[in-house]
Amino acid sequence: GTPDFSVSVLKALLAAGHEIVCVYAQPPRPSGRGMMLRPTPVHAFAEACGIEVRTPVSLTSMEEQDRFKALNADAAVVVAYGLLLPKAVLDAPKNGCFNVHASLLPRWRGAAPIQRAIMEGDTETGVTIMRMDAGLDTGPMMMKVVCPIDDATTAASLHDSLAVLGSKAMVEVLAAPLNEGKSQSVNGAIYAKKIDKAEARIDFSKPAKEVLRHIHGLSPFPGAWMLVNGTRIKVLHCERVDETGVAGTFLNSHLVVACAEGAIRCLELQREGKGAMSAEVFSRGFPISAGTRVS
RNA sequence: CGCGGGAUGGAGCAGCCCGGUAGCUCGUCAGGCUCAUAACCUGAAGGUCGUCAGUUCAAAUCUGGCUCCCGCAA
Repeated sequence: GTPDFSVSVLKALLAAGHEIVCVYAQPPRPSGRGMMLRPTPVHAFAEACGIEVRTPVSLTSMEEQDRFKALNADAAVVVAYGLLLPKAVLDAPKNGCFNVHASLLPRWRGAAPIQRAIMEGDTETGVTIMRMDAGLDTGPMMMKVVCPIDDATTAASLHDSLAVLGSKAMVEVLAAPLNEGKSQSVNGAIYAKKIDKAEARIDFSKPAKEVLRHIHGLSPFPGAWMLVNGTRIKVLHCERVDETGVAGTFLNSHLVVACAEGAIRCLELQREGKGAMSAEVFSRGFPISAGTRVS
């Protein structure tokens, strides 16, 4: 795997006493400020643990596939790797390849299951461990764990919860790796599209409950934002309040913004070029008076 | 060398263009008040203005290097 979620699973596997022969991750790419080459989270963690790390650009070449087979692994665990695995790779480990996916499959297959579940107003989601097949998140399911979503759930908090649940579940599944699993139903299969930057702007002409989901689903990355007095402001956390007014207008000096139905109060926000801060602290340095409009 | 913003008492900011007394909103502490509780009044403590060098009679302010933080873009 590649991101933080994968690190959590890797830690759990180590703690459970599994021998990790090798870790595959996305190659370091120029990223962040200054376009510096940075290793991915799993890469960095695995290296620190003294585990061999491989970062092939693709697994489609025969050489890479032979190198993988040569590991002679009992099982492969794939967590948010970001590369499609060719059949030859899937078939290489004795007991197969297992994947943790952050949704209750077949709902939210694909790239952004955590964000989409919140943004669409699901009241629960979870993690699914499946045996991998050639499709995208279509393999037979070994285990599912449910996790509730409420008005305070953000992508960040849900990510952390699911990482814990997913890690435990994966360890459990690996204890009985010969289980075939249960095939996914065709009904209810939907895909979680990647988050597009253009989606991040807050649309206050929507009902408050939808605005809240939008904000929490994108928190903290990429961050839902609005433009106030020419300054771009990300809203990372908010709550619904029972007030009404012209959509997109600040109703008072306490960061309450009217939506189509109801209003939301911003609780944690981040101004461009600044760090994230609580509403109270934010207001001290960037007061917004009642009647101000979001542009 | 992808573009850009920033570092100022404990927190958030202004001051910088146009060098010359350290300012604002809070917090803290002491006292007052009790009407309005994201209360009010009075007083106090607390800052080598990120760091190193340069220019200057004089640098938070101008110039260059460095460290750290953040927004965009990928």
